[in-house]
Amino acid sequence: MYKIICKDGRAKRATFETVHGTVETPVFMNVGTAAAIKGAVATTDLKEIGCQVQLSNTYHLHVRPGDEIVKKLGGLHKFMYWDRPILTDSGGFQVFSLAGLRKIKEEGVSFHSHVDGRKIFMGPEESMQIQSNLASTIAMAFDECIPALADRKYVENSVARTTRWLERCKTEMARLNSLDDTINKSQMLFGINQGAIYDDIRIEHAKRISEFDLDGYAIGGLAVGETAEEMYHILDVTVPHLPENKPTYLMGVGTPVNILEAVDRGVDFFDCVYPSRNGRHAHVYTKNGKLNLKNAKFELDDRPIEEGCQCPACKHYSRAYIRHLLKANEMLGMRICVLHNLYFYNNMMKEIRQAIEEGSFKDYKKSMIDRLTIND
RNA sequence: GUGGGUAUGGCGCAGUUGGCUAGCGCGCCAGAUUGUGGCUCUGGAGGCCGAGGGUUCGAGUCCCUCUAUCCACC
Repeated sequence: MYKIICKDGRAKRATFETVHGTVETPVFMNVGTAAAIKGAVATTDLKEIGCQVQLSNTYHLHVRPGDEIVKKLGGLHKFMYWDRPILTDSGGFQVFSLAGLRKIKEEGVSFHSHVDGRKIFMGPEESMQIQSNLASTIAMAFDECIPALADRKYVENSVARTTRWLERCKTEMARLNSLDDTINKSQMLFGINQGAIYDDIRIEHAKRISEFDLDGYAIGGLAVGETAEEMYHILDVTVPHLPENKPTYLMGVGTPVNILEAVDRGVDFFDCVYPSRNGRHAHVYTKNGKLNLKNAKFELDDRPIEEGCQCPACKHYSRAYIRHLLKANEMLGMRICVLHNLYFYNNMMKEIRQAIEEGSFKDYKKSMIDRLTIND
């Protein structure tokens, strides 16, 4: 159940109830593709970080260890020791990112495993079955993520197929939720809007999928090659055509600035690999811009990553020490950076929620963007 | 002491019958990365080729001397 507490412009402060607890939105979901946040971050760390929802991936868990195995072990929550909400991505993005080894047909997509090369077929039913086995809180519909520069004809056909796939997803999900041996019989389903950067296709598709009465609606296929301005424009025209009484999720986005802009356009849910991937690559976020801790200028820098930051890294470690760990390829270096970045993202979301409640979101957004882009 | 080998950017090496504007890997210095293959990619800095002399139009490549270092034998 999604409940709006208050609005500030188009920015929404809401709660989303699930069988695994209530989510306070706007929220950033931490990406743990293979049932783990890369960078040696444990689920026990995530509570300290302020993480509400963890994201995992259907495709990756299907190829390894196998969703049947996760099911036999009691589902993802028990498997990775996490009792809060989990959202599983459907595998649709892998169809896009593993392009070259794929074949898309009406029934679904066949492509090759990146682990052992074997051929895998995944369609709406397979994706729902896998996600049901994983027993996540929220399952994502199986869609095709279209490159931003795809031509109009291709986009029209693809989006029409994604709609047909959504219908099959909904039917299959209802069937699975009614089975006796299903672990999470209350599994929710989010649909995904597509349409590349064609306003009319986006709007038509948004209206069309809104008729399905799903638990939430995502906007996919953004941040895949178009400019930030184009992305904001698509949000401007699309979000108003999605149900206001359901959460809106912008998939795979983005930078702190992207998130501030999207919240301002009514988006509730986000996920992105940036905090973890950038952390592994020594890029850390601060309110005064991003730092690359591998840079030589930090060799003797005794300060924490960010003064006053309450994350587990900043309480104890200096930039110089972290730089040393990163240069020496010590796992701890990555771990510290990832922890800091996840804290930064989750903390920013917390401040965003406060600002909306206080009716000061516009001011907060402006001051944040001014500072965040100092180094850009 | 004798015989043999080796000396090329921070480290490890390529450099063919002399034609180089001297390359490569790692490292170093930076930059990319948006529903994650701890990956990958893109730039950049850095060498009078151990020292001295000779042959030649031309030497990192050939010759001589020296120095350093390694191996074997005394």
